[in-house]
Amino acid sequence: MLISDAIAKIIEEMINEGQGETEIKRNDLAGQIGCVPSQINYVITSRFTPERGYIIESRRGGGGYIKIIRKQMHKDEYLMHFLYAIGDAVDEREAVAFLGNLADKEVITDREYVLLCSCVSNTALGKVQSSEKNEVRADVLRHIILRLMK
Amino acid sequence: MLISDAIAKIIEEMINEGQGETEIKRNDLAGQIGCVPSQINYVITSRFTPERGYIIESRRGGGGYIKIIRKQMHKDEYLMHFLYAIGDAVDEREAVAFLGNLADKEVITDREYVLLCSCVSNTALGKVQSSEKNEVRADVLRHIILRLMK
DNA sequence: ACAACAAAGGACAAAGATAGTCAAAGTCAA
DNA sequence: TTGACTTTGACTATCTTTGTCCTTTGTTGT
Repeated sequence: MLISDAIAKIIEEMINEGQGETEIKRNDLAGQIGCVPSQINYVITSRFTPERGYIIESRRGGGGYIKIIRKQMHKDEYLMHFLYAIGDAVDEREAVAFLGNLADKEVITDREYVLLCSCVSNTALGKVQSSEKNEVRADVLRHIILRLMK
Repeated sequence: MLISDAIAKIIEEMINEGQGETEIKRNDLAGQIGCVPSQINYVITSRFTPERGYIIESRRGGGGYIKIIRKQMHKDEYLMHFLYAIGDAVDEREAVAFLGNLADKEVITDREYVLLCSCVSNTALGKVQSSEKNEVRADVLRHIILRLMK
């Protein structure tokens, strides 16, 4: 079996034991498993992605950690629908439409709607290279939806 | 637990007991806790920052002290304060601290806090060129604040 | 008053402890 | 063979801990 799959399995078990979230020490885990520390990053970025419903938090330095949180995917069909509907790239008009839909269905409040619209507006993302702007917007929307699924 | 976190917790309790402010003797506190005095400075500069709404005053010499005051401002003052405080670039930690402060002061709800945090997270902005990531984040924060001021 | 000394706190740098990034090299299946 | 995925490791970034030296302020003896 691939080392990466073994690591993923270990992390999954830890998440299960921890009721949907776990905190690891990268170097310790790598030591136990017998791999280089950066392989932990590889496993996380290739398997515990936002697209698959995971949120990652981390800190460096003394007392550093990596926290992996799994969102319950079964919870809200409507959000799942959106999650899958978001493609690689979303322009401002589509993003506003997405968010407007969420507001119409009362998944978000009107206030949240205007705040989030301003987060994904062309002016807010003005400094992002134009070729990447729509991809960044798609990523941001995915993060929003994952958070709403919590 | 990290020593720095323990120190921060102690100081927070002292601030709560003191109705929003407290005065510490650096050497005494360090002695009680069992750390070097300069670690108190480290905790203050890393956790009780202006971005998080604290003001620090101090005096050296005999009878010296460090005073930590938790600012309480009204909504508009806060927003203006933040608008000016946001520089050209803001890293993820600073952004979370900013938003956390808005949540603490009930300028935004807890739910808005987590949603907005996810909008400015490093992973959500993952595709932004890293040299520009913090500038984009600053722009997004400014947009959020301008929205809140309307 | 003044000089010397004592009693704080401040600044900063070095070392330690973690995690992140990125690119080169390896593997394997289509 | 090629292209996607995996494995490694060197280098980088960030956060914490500790210590040394510096500056400011208070006190005391003359």
